[in-house]
Amino acid sequence: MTRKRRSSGRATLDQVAELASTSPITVSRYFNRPQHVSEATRQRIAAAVAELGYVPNLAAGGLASAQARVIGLVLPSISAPIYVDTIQAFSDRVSRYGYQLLLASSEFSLEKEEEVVRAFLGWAPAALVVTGCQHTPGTEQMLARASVPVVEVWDYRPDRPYPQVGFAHDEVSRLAAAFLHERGYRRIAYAQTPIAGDLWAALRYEEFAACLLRDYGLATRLIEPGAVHPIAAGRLAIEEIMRSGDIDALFCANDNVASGAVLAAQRLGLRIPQQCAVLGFGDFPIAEALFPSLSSVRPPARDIGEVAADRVLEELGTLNPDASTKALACTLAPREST
Amino acid sequence: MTRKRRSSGRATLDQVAELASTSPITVSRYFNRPQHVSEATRQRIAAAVAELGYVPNLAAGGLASAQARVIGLVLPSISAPIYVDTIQAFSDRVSRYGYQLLLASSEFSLEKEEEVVRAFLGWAPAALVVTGCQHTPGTEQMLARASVPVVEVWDYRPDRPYPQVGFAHDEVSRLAAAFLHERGYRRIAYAQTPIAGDLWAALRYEEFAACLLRDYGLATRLIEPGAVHPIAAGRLAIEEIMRSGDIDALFCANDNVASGAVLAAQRLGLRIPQQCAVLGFGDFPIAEALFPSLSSVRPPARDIGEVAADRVLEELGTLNPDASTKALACTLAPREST
DNA sequence: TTGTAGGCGTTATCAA
DNA sequence: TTGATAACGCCTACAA
Repeated sequence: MTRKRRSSGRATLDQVAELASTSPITVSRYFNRPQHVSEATRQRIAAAVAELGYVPNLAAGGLASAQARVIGLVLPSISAPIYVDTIQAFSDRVSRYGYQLLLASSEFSLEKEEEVVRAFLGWAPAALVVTGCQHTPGTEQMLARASVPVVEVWDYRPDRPYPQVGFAHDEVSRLAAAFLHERGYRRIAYAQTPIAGDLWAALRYEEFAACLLRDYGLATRLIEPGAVHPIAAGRLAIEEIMRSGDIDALFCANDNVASGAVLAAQRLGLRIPQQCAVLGFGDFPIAEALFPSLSSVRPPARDIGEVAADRVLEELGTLNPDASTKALACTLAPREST
Repeated sequence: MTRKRRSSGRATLDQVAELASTSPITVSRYFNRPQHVSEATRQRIAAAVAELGYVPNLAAGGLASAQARVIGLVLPSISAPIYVDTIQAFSDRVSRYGYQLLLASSEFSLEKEEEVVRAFLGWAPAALVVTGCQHTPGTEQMLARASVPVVEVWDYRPDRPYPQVGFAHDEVSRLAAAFLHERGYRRIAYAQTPIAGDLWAALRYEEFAACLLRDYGLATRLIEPGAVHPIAAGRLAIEEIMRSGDIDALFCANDNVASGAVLAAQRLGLRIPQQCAVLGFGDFPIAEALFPSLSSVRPPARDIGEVAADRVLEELGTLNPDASTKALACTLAPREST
């Protein structure tokens, strides 16, 4: 068999067609609209496909149809527990409609996000889902010119050109502030995450402090443990609280920080919540298991994945528009630590 | 401007070439071998690219060159802490050589793995990295016929046709058994993970029990908490141990299970390690923070990612062969829980 | 239900 | 250093 110089060595539609004694286009139909192929032909094709181990070349297919059935999803981190449900829900939903998921992490960096968006656009995806409303000018330009549907997730702001599926992060802070105040805590601190690119955590702090001052007349102490692991940051926060002795509640940037705080408190003999309450953000699986169990603000992670998938499918014409664009809601899961 | 019906609406090489008053092939060179393009031409092209917001279509490029610069990586889970370092290291390394990472999770299911491998092969990747040596016959056939380099990670067995980058899971069990025995524990249990597809955990149990019996004359109690979250499984294991009262050390399928055990012990008043030692597998970030801190067997997660990337790049001719194919080593991180 | 012709956006090849 | 030409593998449009 003489193989052409540039070929990849894989079976092609033509080879399948030849083996099945039919034409390439019929084999193409066999994959895309099997109903339009007669039963007898179908069986011959199926046999040929199996014999050759044929796998359709999606790049060629996408190129020819100017419509690759892939959707890019860019999140700040693919391993952080907080995004796992979103990925799962989104993936489940779009794959049901025949779309594949291209997944990438921006590592909490807007520059890295730009890289990743460029890489994704190179694959001519059917749609692109990015995280949040803050991007580099380069990213903004690419998104604007991409001529594919774009959806922004995990945030909700009024002034954006793209559909948004998320919640208002300042609402989280008001929820947390009201909750802690209502429980009687008055000397409150916020433990920042050491992840420099977590802009939302910074935003949550600002609104948390503003809200406590505006609505309850309370000052907020900011604890910034510097660049260490989030769990270690929680420990450092507890150490600082024990040193100063004037804090009775700690709101943490996320549940990793909060877990570190709870565990360190235990190790160092600070009683939670009697001496200091701890409230987290994210409601990670560990929250419930901790001792004492961790109270946390739970973001609608799974809903974000599902609704974002629906929005995308609507934009692609696969689903009928629902048009109920509104912010999703966070809830508070009170447990032993407050 | 009359746009052809089938075009995707994005800027193309031709448009860039026209705007830069040159030919498409020169623009192609500008991206792939800039040295072969004169400075003046380069500047004109750069301006045109910027003006049009041109992003190269990688699918078309891959099709034309029969070599997409993508590498597929399939892991059992992309969110499990245990694989995070591998992903990171692998991604860093291959992206340095201009390869993109296509990431997917098999969800600990061989069937799902087959799906994912098929999807990846559809993109004509330059190489494929899969997890472990166990695959469905369908997957095996695809891999064999893919005519792209295949590397298997996170396991190490002698009889496979592909390069392997990992460690022997039975070695983990011998390490754990020797460690616990040496510390004087004699009534030992193994807490299974509730993840049905985690075949390695089952393998580790078998060799653990075999080794304890063969080398130390000890029976092993298997605790199987059924289908719940791993952390809850750890709690159930502790409850069973407290009920029976005849176990002095617990080896867990992974650190999630072990964390659940440590936290539950604390809540229920079982002193660790005095009344029962706990040993985990994976050395997740939480291990060090727990109270008492968790002893764990640490797999070479980061090394696996790096070495796998090197193997792949060698197979692709990008890196000179090193040929030092041998198993990587796990180490034991002893902490307070044993 | 099946087939023909042509094109999707890029790169390899060869020539200038 | 630059360019013309012909693939790459598949799908749309149209015809039979």
